[in-house]
Amino acid sequence: MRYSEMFLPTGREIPSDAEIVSHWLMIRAGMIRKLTSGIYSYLPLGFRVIKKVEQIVREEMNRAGAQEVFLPAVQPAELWQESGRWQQYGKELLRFRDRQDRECCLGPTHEEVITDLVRNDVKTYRQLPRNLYQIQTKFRDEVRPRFGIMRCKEFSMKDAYSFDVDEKGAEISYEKMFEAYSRIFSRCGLKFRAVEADTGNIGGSFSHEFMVMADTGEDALVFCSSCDYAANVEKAEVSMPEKKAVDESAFSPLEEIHTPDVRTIEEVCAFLDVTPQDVVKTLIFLVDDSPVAVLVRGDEEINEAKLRSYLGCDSLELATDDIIYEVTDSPRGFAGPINIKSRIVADYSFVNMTNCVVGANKEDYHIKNANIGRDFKVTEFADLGLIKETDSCPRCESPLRFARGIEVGHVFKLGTKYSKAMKATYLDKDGKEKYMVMGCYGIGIGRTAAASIEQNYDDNGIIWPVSIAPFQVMITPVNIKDEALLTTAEKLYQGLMDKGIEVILDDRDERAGVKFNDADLIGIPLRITVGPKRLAEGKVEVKIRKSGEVEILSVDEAEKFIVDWVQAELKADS
RNA sequence: CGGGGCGUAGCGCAGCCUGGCAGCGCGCCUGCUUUGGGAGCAGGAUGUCGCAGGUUCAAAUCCUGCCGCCCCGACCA
Repeated sequence: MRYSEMFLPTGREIPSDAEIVSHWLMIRAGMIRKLTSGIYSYLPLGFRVIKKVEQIVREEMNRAGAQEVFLPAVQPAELWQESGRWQQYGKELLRFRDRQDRECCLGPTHEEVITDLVRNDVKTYRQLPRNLYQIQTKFRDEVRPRFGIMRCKEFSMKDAYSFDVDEKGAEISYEKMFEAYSRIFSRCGLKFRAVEADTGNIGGSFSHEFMVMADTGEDALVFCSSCDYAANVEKAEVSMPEKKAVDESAFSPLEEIHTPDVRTIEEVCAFLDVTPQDVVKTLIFLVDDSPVAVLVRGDEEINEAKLRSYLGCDSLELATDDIIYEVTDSPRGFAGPINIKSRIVADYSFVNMTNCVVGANKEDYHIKNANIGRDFKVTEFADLGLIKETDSCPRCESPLRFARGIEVGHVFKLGTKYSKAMKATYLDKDGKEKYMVMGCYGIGIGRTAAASIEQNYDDNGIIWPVSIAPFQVMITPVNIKDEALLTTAEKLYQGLMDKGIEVILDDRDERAGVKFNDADLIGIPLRITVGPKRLAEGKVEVKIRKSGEVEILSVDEAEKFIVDWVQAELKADS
């Protein structure tokens, strides 16, 4: 490719709304442009990177035995009603009607479509297992898109779906995908870790997220310092604290206190001169249409993902004021466990609390010295909070470490969630009808590219790993009006292309400094500088972007050096 | 959805408070010089001042409504 012919608008200045490095560099490097909030165009340079990532994904999926398909982006409501997600998915699912007034949606993920496809054409255990994947545009109507293509509404995703005869088979499919994902992200030159994760909207029993380590990541991760436990903090288990023996003689008498207009934990603490650790926070949730009171120590937060999975519910939201009134006979701010008219679930943080402050279920009143057993009963204790620095590893009790990461891939064991809802069955050897056991596996293509930038850049710009670089080499004749330089550059250009190297020739009539800066900015791994001083000795310079090392070589040596270097780099990551 | 900010040339911004010629830097075009880390000089082009309405002799500027974008939170994978 000749730079002079390429649509590659690089820039010195960038829109001030770019918050993270990858976003600002992708804009400056002429890779992407925003059309509207959360929706981006890829320019030629950006699209070359996307295609590189896709190609690695294809090769590894195919190697793992998956087959590529291409499913529709527009999907009928009926399928989503069948799985139950038409109701459940919420506003993130972009819905619309076609001219026949039929309800449709733009696919945010494709479990319904693939399950429909497979149930119609797979009838016997002889046709299983199968793993089908596609690379396709997904649409999720994000509440707040941000960070460029990192969290956007329209994005390209690789999604794969496995169908097995039983759990054992599904486990093997899952492991194959886990292995393939590890290879994919290694080949993309990323430092990553797989962590246990919540299954969220997709559902299923178990999942791992592949996290690219980066301080700008949206996810908080926790790792054990000695065993290999690693989890998203949303999922990370907190061990049940040891229950201390209850000494009823230490219970102080109940005390009802007039606390006018004192509602929040901070207000209660200030008013009663206690710490948040002394106060019980009572949150009323509406869980599949019935209220549930959740107790947590005042300094802790409820992790809704954990609560959702503990309760095994379809819908979960904080209760409205009417519901709170029904359950507590009082307005918001005075709920407590004593005589509350709902099911009670308590977080582990509550286990050893004594003489605590609770709402009185009476407007403008709180109660001091409330004690479990004497004043109210709690039968359900669960892990509903967020893991903290002071907690220890749930597997081995060792100290924990925290880090941030970018979720680039997610693998799920779905079980029979979709096959049951949508009746995807097969006949086994004994002629018995059984549900297929499914798994699903996603990779954010654009996000993977952006994550690579978050890990590989310097003050001058992007530093692509060779495997996903838009070009492997850039040739920079320092002055194209000097015929000898241009001739040599052209010769190298042809020679390298003949050897299968991806080359961009900077044949623009620009000063050397401009060309060097653009080469660094767009992050091409190798740059050949063709300049008058070296050429007088028959030599050119090859500069390695990531290390800054320079080799002075003849044209033939340079070609060989480059071919070898590129091969070695590609091998190193695979 | 709540809170905050912004919207003026392709990009980054000033001007708005206190109404009165539409500005600056970068980029772009032409010419000359220059040519190994974002060149210099000279000349030039480019605006629905987000949209609509109102106040006024006069609105980028004041008022009202709407739209868009960004940040924080809520929500959501």
